[in-house]
Amino acid sequence: MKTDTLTERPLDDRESAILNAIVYEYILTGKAVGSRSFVQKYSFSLSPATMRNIMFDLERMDYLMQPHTSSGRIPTDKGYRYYVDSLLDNYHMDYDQEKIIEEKLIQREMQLEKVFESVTRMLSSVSNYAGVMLSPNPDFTVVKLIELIQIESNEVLLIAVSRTGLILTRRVNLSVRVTPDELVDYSSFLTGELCGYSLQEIKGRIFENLRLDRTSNNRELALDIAQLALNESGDSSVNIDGIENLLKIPEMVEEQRLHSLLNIIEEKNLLKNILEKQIEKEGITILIGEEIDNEKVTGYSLVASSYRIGNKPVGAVGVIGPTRMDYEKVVPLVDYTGKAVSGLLTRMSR
Amino acid sequence: MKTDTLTERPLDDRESAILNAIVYEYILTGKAVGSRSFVQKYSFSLSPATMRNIMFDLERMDYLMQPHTSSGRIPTDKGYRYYVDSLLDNYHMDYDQEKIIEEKLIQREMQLEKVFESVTRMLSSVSNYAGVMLSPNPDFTVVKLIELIQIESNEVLLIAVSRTGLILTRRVNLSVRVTPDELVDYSSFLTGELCGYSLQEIKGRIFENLRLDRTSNNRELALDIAQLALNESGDSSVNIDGIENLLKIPEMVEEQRLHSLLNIIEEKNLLKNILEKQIEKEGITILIGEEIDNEKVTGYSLVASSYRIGNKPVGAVGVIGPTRMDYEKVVPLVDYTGKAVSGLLTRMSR
DNA sequence: TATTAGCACTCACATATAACGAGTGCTAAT
DNA sequence: ATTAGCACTCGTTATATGTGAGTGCTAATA
Repeated sequence: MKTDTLTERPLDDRESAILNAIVYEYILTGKAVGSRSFVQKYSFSLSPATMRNIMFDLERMDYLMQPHTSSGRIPTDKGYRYYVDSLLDNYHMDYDQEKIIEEKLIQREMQLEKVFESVTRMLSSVSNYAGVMLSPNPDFTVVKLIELIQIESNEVLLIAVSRTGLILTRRVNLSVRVTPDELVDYSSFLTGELCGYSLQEIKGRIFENLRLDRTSNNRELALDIAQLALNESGDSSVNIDGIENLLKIPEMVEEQRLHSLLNIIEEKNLLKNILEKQIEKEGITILIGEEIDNEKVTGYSLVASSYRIGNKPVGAVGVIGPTRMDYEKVVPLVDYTGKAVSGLLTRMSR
Repeated sequence: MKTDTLTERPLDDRESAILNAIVYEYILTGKAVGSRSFVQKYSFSLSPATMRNIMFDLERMDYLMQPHTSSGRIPTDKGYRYYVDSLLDNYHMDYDQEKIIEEKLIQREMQLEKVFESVTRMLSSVSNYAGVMLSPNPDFTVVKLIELIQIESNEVLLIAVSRTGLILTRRVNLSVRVTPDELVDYSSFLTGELCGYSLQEIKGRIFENLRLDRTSNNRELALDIAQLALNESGDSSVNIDGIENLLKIPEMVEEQRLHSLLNIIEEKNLLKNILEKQIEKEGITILIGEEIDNEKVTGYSLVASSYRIGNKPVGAVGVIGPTRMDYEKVVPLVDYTGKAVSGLLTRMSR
């Protein structure tokens, strides 16, 4: 017997290979992996007994666990993590898949609102799990035009059109009266000053520059209105598609996981928060099981990628599935999708 | 033994009372109702044997069924239907419940968008099933103001503000150029002509009257734009809340029903179509099991009521639960909610 | 004629038992 | 360090067995 205890140590080559093979096997079959059959199937030149010793070590180091005494091993979150990290640079996108994605995305390029739907639908149908997409945070959209309209004696509607064609409307209550002429003036003033900036930048700029600027003479009210309207941070929305895929996975139809699933669907904010954290990160993020740091979600993994408009990361796409997910297939899918969406939206915002 | 066959005949008083009691008991307990215990519990002065004969008759007439030979009876859809119709005028809303509804609704009266959320949330929390609400069909909203804005050399944005404060925006592509001055003129022209009419009326009126009217001289383009923008019928949306309640019901956690549930959640159009049919109907509608005429939904009932703005029915609220639903409680809840929402929206649209 | 008692029968459900098989941990030999 | 061997574990499957609440049917009863 090995003398190592629970102390952390790097795995040696053989352990590493075996761990990865076990995770692979488990993802493939969904059954706990036992020493005897495993050694045979993968033609290790090892006896089952040795395999057991190694498995025992891996269990002690928390890469594997046993559902019950005397059953085979299944990966822990940490085991999946190790597997996923090992594969990291070896993911391969096959050409067929790439073509399918391209086809499903291109067709309705023109309508921004439809893009979200078709992306999630594509992700779910290709992955056979659930596809998710976080729409661009309006904070990052670049303003092209601002217009004020009086809709009530004491209420003004601010309309902001973004380069991507997104339209934001916000109602603002006023305490003073304004004339239509003034509103027309304000509108062109605001458009002139704010055009080309993102909402995020505007929120800063309005305060810091314009208030001081003498050219904005007598337009304090315009600034007040814009500030009131734009300050409440716009909300990006989350799309999900393909939940029925998750129900098809037998291990998912089970008390706790079912509730997790419902929580994901009903409380969109939950998913939104998780995805928003991904926006900032470069490249692909994989969250496995408990790594999705939310007590309402158990037993799921998320593979996500941010996407950009120009150089600015503004949203995220991803796939949600069981921890026992086919990462090897899903990771390149999400990666490629992120890039495709970036391209799509960047083109649209010209 | 009775000599009646499957021929339809009205139930006599005793049969009627017994059928209703059986349904009541089944809704209460969820267990198949057997003759012996049932006779005891409800103190019928009947022997179990007689009860069995009656049950047999009721089964032949398709009001009851047996899950398996030699088990008690459970209601068929037709049985529930009979029960629900029998109760029809005896529903009673208790005062406490009324107060709870009032409280949960009043608080955020001011923001239209939030109303939908809080209504569905209230419905689900009071009923312990899922609450649904179909937002008012934009076709029925009354226009207060129309404004055109140029957002691209060949693209105009039409903004319609409704009395309820709903804001509709539509992009329209143009083949000809318009000047800003013309747009201003068009805007006030359209507002003047269309203000006070519903979109539905406008769709007719634009064609029939204005085109002929000489006063609309030179404003054909304005009409073209409005027509293009408003013609594509706006889509009302569906809100659901409280699906987790349905998962708490043990009989719901089962292959087929789970899939039905997922279909309801993911394919919002499905629910939308069902609810849209309710708008026209006066008062409460109850759809039981197969009466929800959609092959993707099995084992659910819907209790729905339309609501109005002024005198015009524009949307619907409802509760979705198992066929074995506590109709006695849910029906008055939905009924009252429909009226409360009508009042709320009517007040808002003044 | 409608009701009831009686009885044989059904069937879901619970419980016990046994055999099976894939797996384990541990020990001792290699 | 590896392996063979062995006793043991435990989920799974199959079988039998009893129980209880239920039924349908028949014949007697009011």
